[in-house]
Amino acid sequence: MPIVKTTYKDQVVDHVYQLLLQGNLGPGDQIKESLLAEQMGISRAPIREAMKELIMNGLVDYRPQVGNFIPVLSPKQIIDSYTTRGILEGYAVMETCDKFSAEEIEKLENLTSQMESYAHKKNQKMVVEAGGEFHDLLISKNDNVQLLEYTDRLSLKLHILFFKYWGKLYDPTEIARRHREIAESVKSRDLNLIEQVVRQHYVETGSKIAAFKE
Amino acid sequence: MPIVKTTYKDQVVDHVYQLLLQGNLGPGDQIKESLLAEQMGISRAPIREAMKELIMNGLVDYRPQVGNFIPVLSPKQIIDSYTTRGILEGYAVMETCDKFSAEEIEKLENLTSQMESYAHKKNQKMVVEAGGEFHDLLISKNDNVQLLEYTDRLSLKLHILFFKYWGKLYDPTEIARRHREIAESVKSRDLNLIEQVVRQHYVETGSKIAAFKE
DNA sequence: TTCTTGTCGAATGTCGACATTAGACAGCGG
DNA sequence: CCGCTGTCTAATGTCGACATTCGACAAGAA
Repeated sequence: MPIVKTTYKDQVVDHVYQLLLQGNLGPGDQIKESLLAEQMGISRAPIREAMKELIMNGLVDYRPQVGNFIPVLSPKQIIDSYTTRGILEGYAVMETCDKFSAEEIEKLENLTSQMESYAHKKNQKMVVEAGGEFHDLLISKNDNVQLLEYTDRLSLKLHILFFKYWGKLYDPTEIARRHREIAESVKSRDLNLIEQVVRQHYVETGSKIAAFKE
Repeated sequence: MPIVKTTYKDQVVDHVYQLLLQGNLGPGDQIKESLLAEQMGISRAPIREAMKELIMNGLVDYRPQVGNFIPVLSPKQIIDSYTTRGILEGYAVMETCDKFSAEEIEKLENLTSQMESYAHKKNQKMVVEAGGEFHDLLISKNDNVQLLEYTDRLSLKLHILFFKYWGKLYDPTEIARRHREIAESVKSRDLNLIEQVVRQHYVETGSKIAAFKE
């Protein structure tokens, strides 16, 4: 039984994640330190520590002397974020494409089929899970710590802020096409193609989500 | 006369930057909150706020329950950071290359000549200044806020951590060649070439600095 | 010797109170 | 009616003290 040490700060971070995922906290809302501290039965100090971590991950906007707010992203900012993720992950996959075995590429194709199948059944939870596995396998070969730091942050930020929109953009045909394109590009070992396809994937995803917010 | 508002936190951040640039604080050193607070005549609270900002920018490593340390980057980590900067800036320049006027490209070429000239005279300060202007002009056309957030952070981090090594890697011939390559790639409007050249520039810079640290 | 264990110092983690400031709003004057 | 100004409130900014924990080192046992 692992002994888990958890500081108040980490509990606060998790708590805010939950509030965001459950929709009890949304874009534009202010996180009031005193209120949150009272609700959690702790002082403001660990709240402030947690805010900094959330700011770091892009999940909170900080306005000096005013407060901490859940960011309201404009359509352009949404597209910018997804585009940047595409730039980083496109490179990550391209650089390591020759490290993928035939079995792993087959695994990517299987996951794509799974996603398509789950999307048909409107099983959003499983689509997300398979998609996550697809994504994790794709960048698992890269060991550029700086690159991974940024992709992890972006991944978390986009996941938590736009989780609720995913159900609306799961057209089974398109989701299958886009992921199959990525898997095939890796199979081809065509460096330029890989970067182009991964980038395009994220630009399209970002555009779709941005369209819902207008 | 502009009224500048400055909180203690910002003063602490600036103070730490100065310590780093002056060499009074170096890799592996611990920043002790109490000591720094006493030296600056303030309490630990704003110090802690400042630490979070420095951590965000990669200038401080945080170890829970232990302390804040100036990071000790391995050669691989140095190369990773520069590589990532190349990925982001290469894309930024590539995407906006058709926004550069003939005059601006000429400006890039002039700055390259200036850098070469200053490097010959061993005027490091002016080399850095011209290099900064070159760099700023290069990415000034891009307006992807997420991309710029990351390039700014990386730029700041690498500047402050490796400032002291720059004097050692200013071979006038090479510095001129690399920057001229970038300027010419922009002139050519060849998208693939631009990304490749910018990436290569940063990989080479990172490798050189990493070599000094071994 | 080498490993374990206990103690201790110093650093961060947390607390509650006070200081300061941004933003709202009412009242005044044009 | 419109804009300015002063006041008020609620939030963050800062403080000093106490609680907790990591890491080092010395003492003891195998």
